[in-house]
Amino acid sequence: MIDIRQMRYFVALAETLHFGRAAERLNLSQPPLSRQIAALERELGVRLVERHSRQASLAAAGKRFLQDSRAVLASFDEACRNAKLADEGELGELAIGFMMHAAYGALPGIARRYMAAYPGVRLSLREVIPSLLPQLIMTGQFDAGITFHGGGNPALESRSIHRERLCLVVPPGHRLADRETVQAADLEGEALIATHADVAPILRNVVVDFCRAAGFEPLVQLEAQLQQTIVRLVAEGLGIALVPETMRKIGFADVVFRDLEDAPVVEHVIAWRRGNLNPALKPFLRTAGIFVEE
Amino acid sequence: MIDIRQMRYFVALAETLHFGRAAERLNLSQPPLSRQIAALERELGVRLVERHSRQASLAAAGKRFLQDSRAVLASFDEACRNAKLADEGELGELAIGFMMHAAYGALPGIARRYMAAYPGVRLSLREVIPSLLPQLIMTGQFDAGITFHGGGNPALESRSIHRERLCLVVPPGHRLADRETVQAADLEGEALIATHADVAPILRNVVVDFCRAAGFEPLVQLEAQLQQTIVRLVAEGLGIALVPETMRKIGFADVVFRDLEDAPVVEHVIAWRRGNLNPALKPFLRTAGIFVEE
DNA sequence: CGATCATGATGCCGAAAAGGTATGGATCGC
DNA sequence: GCGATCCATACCTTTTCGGCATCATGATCG
Repeated sequence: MIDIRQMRYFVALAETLHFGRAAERLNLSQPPLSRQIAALERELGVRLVERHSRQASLAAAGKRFLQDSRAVLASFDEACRNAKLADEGELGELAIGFMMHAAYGALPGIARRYMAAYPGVRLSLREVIPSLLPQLIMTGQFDAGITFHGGGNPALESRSIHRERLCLVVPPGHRLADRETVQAADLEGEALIATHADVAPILRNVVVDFCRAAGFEPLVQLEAQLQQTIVRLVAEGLGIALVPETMRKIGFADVVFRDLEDAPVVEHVIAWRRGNLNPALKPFLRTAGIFVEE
Repeated sequence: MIDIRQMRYFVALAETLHFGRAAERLNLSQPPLSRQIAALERELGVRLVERHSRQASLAAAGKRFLQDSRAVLASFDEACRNAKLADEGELGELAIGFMMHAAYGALPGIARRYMAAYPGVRLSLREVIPSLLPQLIMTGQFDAGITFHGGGNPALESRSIHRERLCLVVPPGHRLADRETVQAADLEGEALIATHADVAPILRNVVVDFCRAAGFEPLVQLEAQLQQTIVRLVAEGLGIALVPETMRKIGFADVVFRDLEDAPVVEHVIAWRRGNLNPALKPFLRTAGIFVEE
């Protein structure tokens, strides 16, 4: 069977047109080279080299084979290098899922730095609903995800990368709209608009717990998936809400944001499946400031 | 050293994810396959396959290496096939030189048929002055050429592919313009415009010999390289000329073409260097209806 | 024109590598 | 816990490869 070594021998020969010198370049003595070239020609069924007494020359088939061989050898060597690079996380694909809030938090910086440091990795970023993330990471659709503090799945490892306070959002003219700061107790009796528990349970629970700690059960009559929707509904006068401070940056009209005393805090975490074998994951975590040793 | 065989083994393994079945597909027993894969991984310095008790799976580096290996193997096999094809004249390059007259003769048909039959050969066609062709064929710049009957070079082989009569071209109103046919003797005393002997000696000689056979020496006062130029000068009234009949097809204004009795004939030949090793040459000659056995 | 040199091919031997058979060790399912 | 499955390892045989010595051939030079 023809062999990559014979190709290398042939290229050396074609470039020197001299069996002795080619053999020398290959750290080989001349007879094995002669034999390998002869074997190559026999196996191809084609004469590649014309032997003259003074020097060799390439037949037409040899010229063609030289071209092709150079290309094959280059891609062969590159394949070997690429395997190493892929193993080191320098080459490959990395799928990251993130909840919308992350786009206002740590995600952009991490993604920018990672892409600059690992240009060989095709980074795929996809926004998903927070509650879906753990499952998608477990099934391998994402190598990692940015969501609110992990879903308690033991196979998922997670590290905090960002902390965010909640703030109050009310329509203009609301009785709390002019207060410098608001306490939990001030919310009693107000109609709250909150995230649906199926979408972002953490966020929902933080709000509920905040109220309970002040001694009352919150009145949630209206639920929405997206924080933007919640703010919009507040603007329409359908209630008030506690939302992450990132909402403040977006610049909504017809609402007023107010700080909360001892405001509840939600954490953004990067979560990944323990035992994920994608070599590109660890460098990504490092870029996010997370150093796992194991 | 890593080897194309190990790549084939790896691809088989990656496609079955089972050492036993992969070995079977390779007509091999399982232990050598295990060893070769292990050797491959050791030489690459990378783990490609994760061995689990029930089945194997590919590591990230393995996935990448599988992709790359498929591409390498395909180009490797193609290189081997191409060598054979190049040797058979199905693949390569063929440089043909031709004089302008050939473009009105056999060349278009031959080129068309050849390109259709040998799409893998890059056919390069270049017009050159007839007198230069033999030299350019000898030095290898052309594999073959179409010119007037060969320059007498013993290393050049040539075969006729086309015969062409000369005809008379005169300005309208010339004393010979109305004659049904013209004889050589009628040309005596006329100012002839002829090809320069350095450009197309054969053509020039045919004209001169035609006159000498009729017993007079032609009066050549004006010489031009191209037949088109000659016809144009005839139209301008500067003389008359004998030109190949192809000129008739072009449709010049202000000239009249007349048949000659016992018209001189020039031959178009394909010429090539005996011993030209381009495998694409013989099929080209066959396409031109020339069968060399040697 | 013959001796010499250069170059590639061939014969032979030892070393390295590859494949085959038998077997071991780990894991999974019953 | 036992058999079955699957890959790794050990050991042997066969094949292949490379090195050395030598040969054949054609070019070069005195």
